[in-house]
Amino acid sequence: MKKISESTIRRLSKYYRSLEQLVEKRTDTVSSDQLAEMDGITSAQVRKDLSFFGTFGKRGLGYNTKALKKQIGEILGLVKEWRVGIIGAGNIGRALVNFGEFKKQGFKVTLIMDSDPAKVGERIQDLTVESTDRLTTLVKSHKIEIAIVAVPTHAAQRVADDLVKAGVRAILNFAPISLKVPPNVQVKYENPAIEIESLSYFLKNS
Amino acid sequence: MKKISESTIRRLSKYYRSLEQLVEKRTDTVSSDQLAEMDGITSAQVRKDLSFFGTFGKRGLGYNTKALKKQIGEILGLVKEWRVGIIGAGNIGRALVNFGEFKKQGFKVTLIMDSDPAKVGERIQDLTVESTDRLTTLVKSHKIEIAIVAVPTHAAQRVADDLVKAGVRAILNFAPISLKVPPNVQVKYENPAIEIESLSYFLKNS
DNA sequence: GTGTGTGAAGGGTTTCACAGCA
DNA sequence: TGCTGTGAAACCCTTCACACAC
Repeated sequence: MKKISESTIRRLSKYYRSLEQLVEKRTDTVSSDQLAEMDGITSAQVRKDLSFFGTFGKRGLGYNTKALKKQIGEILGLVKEWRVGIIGAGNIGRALVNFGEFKKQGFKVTLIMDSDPAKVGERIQDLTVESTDRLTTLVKSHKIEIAIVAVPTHAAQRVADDLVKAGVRAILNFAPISLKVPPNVQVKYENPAIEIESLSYFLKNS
Repeated sequence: MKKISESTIRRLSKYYRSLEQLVEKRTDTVSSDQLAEMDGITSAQVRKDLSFFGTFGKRGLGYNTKALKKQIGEILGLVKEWRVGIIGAGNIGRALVNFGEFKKQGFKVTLIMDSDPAKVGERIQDLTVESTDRLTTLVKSHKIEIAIVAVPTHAAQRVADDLVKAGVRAILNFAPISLKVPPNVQVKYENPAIEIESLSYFLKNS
């Protein structure tokens, strides 16, 4: 398989969400122009992105919304249910247990852990907060495939190491620090501070 | 001023955080190599990014951590206190009111609003949830400079329109939809679903 | 010797523009 | 006619490699 760029994958996620909206609105067909408009990019970009994976459209017509949504879902691997574990039961961890966008796409949170004894045992939705002392065991027994790191900066690398030891190969990290992991493990970052600082840069320079 | 790329700005944010750690550890000097290692990139990239804004290092020596942190802070506009308003008092909105990374860098949340009458009047930290009916008035009177949109998808564009009307020129959007705003308004996106889907793509293709 | 600052080269992504099919 | 699919061109960003300053 050809090497697909990170940005193409991220845009596919956006197309997927736009198509979801169109399907809900009972729109059967969409052109690359409309899709581009919805996502704030160019139509050539949309067509090029899709062309890496096949030919999904009809010339002169556009794309069938339902069919394209399904195809992109398959490309992104949204057809199976992924087992997700959250480490850190603070504000962010809690908010994510109940995050609608995860549920809707089949990301199922089955485990939440914290190192604070005061939090262990607490209930969040239908989950009970477990102690991180048992991280390796529980991550394995729950067959966690994607782990979300939502712990303070100083603890993040240690948690990541433990997750790797437990066999996790995909990590979504909310701690503001770059994680060192083996090359076969993938890490993605989510850090509102970076985004807000780039807004601050923009405001300052205009 | 030269056109600086988005990715350079995002990396400056990361350098800033790494320098913060070094300063806390009482490390006086850092090389582009070390900084690169901390952030998982190359040293040439670090030097090139910094070179757009001036010459901050000493050849043969490296950079003074405190001085460089201060300079990057100035570049990013982190020297003043920014007034931030949050629209949407759900899980995400609540989590952000008390987000340490924002506070530490001088992003001060002074307003939180929701359209749900049941939530209006509730207290979150030292703030009271206000009704979005009064959005324009309150955003203006609070002199909000950066707005955070944390409302459901269907309401996001309407909220954005109101924010623009109220004079806001920087928006951090957590709703999974692309916002249409005039060219003088900057929008940044934060969407964990996109990151987790790119992890899902990675797991599926390996 | 060490590590920065930077033109030049290289690589990758986006945009252009048009042939081709519905 | 309308809109896709796609090579080629344009553009942008990253990496190289080395002169130069400490």
